[in-house]
Amino acid sequence: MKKTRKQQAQETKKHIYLTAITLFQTKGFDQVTVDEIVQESKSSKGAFYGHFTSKYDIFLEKFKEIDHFYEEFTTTLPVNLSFKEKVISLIDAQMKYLKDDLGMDLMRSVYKSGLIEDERNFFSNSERKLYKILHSFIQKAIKDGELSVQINVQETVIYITRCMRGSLYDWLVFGKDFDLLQESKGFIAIFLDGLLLNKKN
Amino acid sequence: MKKTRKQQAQETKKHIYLTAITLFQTKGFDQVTVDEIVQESKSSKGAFYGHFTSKYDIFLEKFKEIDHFYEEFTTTLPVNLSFKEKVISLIDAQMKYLKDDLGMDLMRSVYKSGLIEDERNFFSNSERKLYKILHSFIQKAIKDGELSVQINVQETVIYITRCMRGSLYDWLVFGKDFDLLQESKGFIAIFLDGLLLNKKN
DNA sequence: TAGTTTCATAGACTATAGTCTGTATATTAG
DNA sequence: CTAATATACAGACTATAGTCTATGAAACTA
Repeated sequence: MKKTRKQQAQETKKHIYLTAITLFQTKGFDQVTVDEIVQESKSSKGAFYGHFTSKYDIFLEKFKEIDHFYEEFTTTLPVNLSFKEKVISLIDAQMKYLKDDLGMDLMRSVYKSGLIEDERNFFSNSERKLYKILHSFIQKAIKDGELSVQINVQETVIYITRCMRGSLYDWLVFGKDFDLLQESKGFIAIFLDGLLLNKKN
Repeated sequence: MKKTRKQQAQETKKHIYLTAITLFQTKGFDQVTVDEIVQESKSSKGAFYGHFTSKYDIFLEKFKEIDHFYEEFTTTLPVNLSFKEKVISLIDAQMKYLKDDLGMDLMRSVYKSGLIEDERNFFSNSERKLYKILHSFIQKAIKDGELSVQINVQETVIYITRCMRGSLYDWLVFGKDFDLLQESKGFIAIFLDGLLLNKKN
């Protein structure tokens, strides 16, 4: 069966993608050059930039796999947990995943790309699923009386994810001695205490 | 009076520095090239990299001016405030300063540079003064019984600064519609509620 | 003072992300 | 079927941060 041009293009894209991801995982994002990816995949700059808008772009694609993680997380989460327990186990699982499966180097690139102006960064796209999960946690907590009805759900989602981003940023800045799991759990625990306090007001 | 070599070098450094800062403020950090700085200041790459280790470096220098801000802040802060009030007014003043005096563009560069591996970034140096201020706030709060004696001071300092970094990072990512002052105050307020809660345990 | 060393600077060079242009082939139109 | 068009790709080219080497003058030494 003859391949159409589109099929061929898709194959090229996938081939470049897989080559790049492999190289990233072997040598670390910053150690891999576009020339190297192009050479290794026996393609060209033209092909590379035809399919991806930047070197960041290629693993933001990869990064979207995090949605699988969230998917799995929601299906395996026990039902009878309190709001605080749920958020903490989300953070626990997420940080483990980011640290062990994606790694510091890739995460550093994600956080760098977030700072590049007018880059369509993943924080404004791919975190949607995370936002949805937290949204549902919060709404359930309000219904169950764990959180005040006066709480602003959207804002609270941002705050909680900010705790995550803050801990992750610190991990990337302070390096290996920084215990990401410990730090993020300790931090969010205090924040949640503050949040839950509001139900009494 | 004849200039010594060292004096001459210092003048060159200062001249490059001032030229660069002016350019940064006019065009924004990322829009200024090293070549341009060198050309404008009528010096050379050699001179530039002799005095500064990188383009980031040159304004991390500038960034150290933030110490003046902290200095001034501590001298003008009213004495009879509660712990929470003190931290919130610190954050309020600091965010105003960062937003209005340093600007988003420069801050973005600071946060980027924090993510560059083995770069001697300002978070591990220049924030010392901020850490000290918070340290003293916390210790006073413990002495006054506002905070539990069991609290880990060092850790709490990191947590509070993490709230700042988190809010700032979000500001840089989400852009102009993000109200830095509002957001950081709302966020820290909840965190501090959680922190203060601990005194009862 | 004459020779030697150090150091600030100049600017050519390198590394690398990203752009631009040309081309060959697939696809479409008549 | 032939001509026109679109597009996937190749690779030369550009922009820019940072390195390396050479040089001349200042500072030191004897």
